[in-house]
Amino acid sequence: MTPGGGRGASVLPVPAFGPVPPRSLMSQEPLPLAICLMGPTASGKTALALELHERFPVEIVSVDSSQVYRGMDIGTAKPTAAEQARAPHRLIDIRDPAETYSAAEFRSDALREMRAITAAGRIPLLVGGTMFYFRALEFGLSDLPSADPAVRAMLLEEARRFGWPALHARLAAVDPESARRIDPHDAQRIQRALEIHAVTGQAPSVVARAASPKPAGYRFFKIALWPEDRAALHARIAERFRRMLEHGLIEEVERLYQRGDLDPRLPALRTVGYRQVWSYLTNRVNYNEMVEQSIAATRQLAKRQLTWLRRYPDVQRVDCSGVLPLRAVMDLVQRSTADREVRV
RNA sequence: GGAGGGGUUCCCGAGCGGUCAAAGGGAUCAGACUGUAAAUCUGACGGCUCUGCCUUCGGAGGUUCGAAUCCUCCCCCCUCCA
Repeated sequence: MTPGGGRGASVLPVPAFGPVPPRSLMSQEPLPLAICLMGPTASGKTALALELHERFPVEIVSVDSSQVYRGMDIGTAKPTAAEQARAPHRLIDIRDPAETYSAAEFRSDALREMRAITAAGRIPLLVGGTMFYFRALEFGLSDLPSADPAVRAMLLEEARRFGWPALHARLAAVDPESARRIDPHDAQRIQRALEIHAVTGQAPSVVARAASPKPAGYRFFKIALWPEDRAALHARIAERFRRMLEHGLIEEVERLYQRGDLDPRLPALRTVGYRQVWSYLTNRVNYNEMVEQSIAATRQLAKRQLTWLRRYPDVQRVDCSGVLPLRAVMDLVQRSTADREVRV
């Protein structure tokens, strides 16, 4: 095991994607199975999940940081009411757009749902594109303090007056290790690190190391819809966004806008599509710019998701460039359940 | 027909004799990622046999030691006057 310190060393006490800890050390019981259906936006995850739900004893848990918000349906490509009636999706519509959600909350929510599903004798099918949530779920998070709105507001004010590089310098004074890792322009991470310091009085890197993540207690079988043909994915993204507009995306965002209590800086409204339509509604961009920027933002999102996926361990890739790869995915799911009783 | 303005690397757009493969932005590609993650940030971005060479700034000539930058003609585009 390499001790931290090299360039790009992970903050995690263990390599982020290190080998899974000795599977249930002494336990005789094999870990229960959970199937992950991962993939970039517009790769066909939802359609596939619905099919799988009809063919296997699986129950769907959404792994999507945007679909948690109520009233944000069209733009997040949330399964429709009809689709949800066909196959219930857990962890959808659990927050108001004025609220926040987090990877840690997701992890505990997801584990709760998964245990309920397992207890009912079925298999959790985790479907989504929020790779950070998948990682938090499978590999855990350190026991760090949760977000503190008051502290964040203070830091924001400080940044407004002195600039983020100044806060980065302050971070360097209390925790050189974190400062080295975090870019002086990465406002979000500087804020978070200083928040941890403010709340705990300790260096973030130290706190993170002291409190190691706990295993999820599941055996994850991971399938990724992988667009071998990038151009085809891009075409699909553009087409899907145009369809969202036809289905009333602008009206949907307008309803959020009309509430009057929402701010474009809220996590919910920084979502791809919503952010751009909001700019359009407030006359910051014209219609064509809004469309072009939304589609580009979606492509960039897909690209980041693929970056996660490429280094995510033990993922089975299934090409999703053409028609829905139902057969291939079914075979994999079949295999994952067949392996169920096999002791390694 | 007359008077102006303009054509720059995928796009927008600066440059206006050398320090220019050409600012800046966008797009794209690659990467990072511990409670905002559909977020935030970083790098690359004409080609190559890569401490140098080759091709590029509408086209063709010309001036100059040297041109994206100056001159001539030509081809497009825009505005205004007819």
